[in-house]
Amino acid sequence: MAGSVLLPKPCLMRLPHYYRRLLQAMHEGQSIISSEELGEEAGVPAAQARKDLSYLGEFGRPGVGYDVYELAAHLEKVLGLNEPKKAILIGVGNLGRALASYPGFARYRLQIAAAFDVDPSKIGQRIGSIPVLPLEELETFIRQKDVRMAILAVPAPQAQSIADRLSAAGIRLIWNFAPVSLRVPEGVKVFNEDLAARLATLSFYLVQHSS
Amino acid sequence: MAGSVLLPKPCLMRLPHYYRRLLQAMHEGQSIISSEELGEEAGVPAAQARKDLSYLGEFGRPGVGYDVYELAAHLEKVLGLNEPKKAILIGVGNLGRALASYPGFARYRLQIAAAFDVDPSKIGQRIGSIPVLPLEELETFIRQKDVRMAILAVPAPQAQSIADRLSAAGIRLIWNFAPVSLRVPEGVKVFNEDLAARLATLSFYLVQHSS
DNA sequence: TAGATTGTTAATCGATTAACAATC
DNA sequence: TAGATTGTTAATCGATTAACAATC
Repeated sequence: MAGSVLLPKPCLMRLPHYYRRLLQAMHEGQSIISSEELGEEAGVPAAQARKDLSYLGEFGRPGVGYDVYELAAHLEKVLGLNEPKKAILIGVGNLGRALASYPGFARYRLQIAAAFDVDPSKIGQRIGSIPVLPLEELETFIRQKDVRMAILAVPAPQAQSIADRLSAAGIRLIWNFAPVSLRVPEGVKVFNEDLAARLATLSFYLVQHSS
Repeated sequence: MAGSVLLPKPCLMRLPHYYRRLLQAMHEGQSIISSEELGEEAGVPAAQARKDLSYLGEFGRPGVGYDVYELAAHLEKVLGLNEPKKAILIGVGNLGRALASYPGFARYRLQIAAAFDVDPSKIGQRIGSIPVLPLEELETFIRQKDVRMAILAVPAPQAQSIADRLSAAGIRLIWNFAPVSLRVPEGVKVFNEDLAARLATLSFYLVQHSS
């Protein structure tokens, strides 16, 4: 294992926000930052920010604050933001296309090596520099390029069968945008970005607060 | 207030998954379902599913299970899935376009009344049936159509100033896809769909489990 | 030194889970 | 009746927050 830092999940979710605040501080030429300022960005009290950062080691100086560059560098290391991360994209619909060209991804060194689709009219196209390959080549590609991560943006009915193929071919992490719960074997991690489910919870708040 | 059901947030997040399982049950002609089956879909134990549902009232029959149709109907009501939900979309880039044509939204009765952009070449276009209007007309449109919800899919640097305008014009709920923390006045709720931040946490797991 | 801010402990809060009487 | 499954209580677990000695 690389760096066996074990973090509470809510803490991990906040680290990118602290990091973003650090980038802003750098941009503004600020070299020291307080837990108060970091917490504000993540929407938590200063004590929470300090506790979160304390999981990573001791970086702050009492009475002073945190060194912006030092902390940013450490967060980059812990989150692996500087490591190139190879991934493939499955499903070149509207959402798949949008993800393939999402500018935020390259900044964190996500490299989408190829996209896959069943539609013959899409095969051979390029989205930016990403080639669209036929779904039949999925397994070969994964094995040859040793890809560990897949972004799944196919329609719900196809998602499970593709997830099966991905798992069997050696994918360890599936970022799933299809509105379904996937079953995957031990050792494969699924992260769901379920926009339909999210909409349903938004709906609750909308209806709740209306008249 | 409409239906003042107060729910723990994690519970609310699971309700759409229970609902989805109920739809599947209907599709398969199953008329009774157990907390075990519902929990499985959401990835939680049966006891959790029962506890979640108990916040909504008593729907199950001991020794039998839950009536699929009755429970589905109640979840629809609580989540407001049958209420039409008017929204506007701001930002007609790749992601905005994908959201405008996302098929899962219409199913939960989200109606995107209009999209807005600054780019003159986009104005006057239609995405499906959704017209693209100039950003100048934002406030007028919101007030005239009494829109409460906005989907924000503009580049990060523009997000805060648009959020200010949305809040001032009467928007109560912002579904924010820009990778920034928005500051909004009391009474406006923001839900973040921060793909860049999410990628950073995925990155953590990838690096963690590699070699 | 006086003022500021950290790292950490202990108290609080809230969600999850196990267990079981009540019910079909 | 015997077997199944609910609704709910109580125990457990984990995260958040307050408070403060230690440090600059």
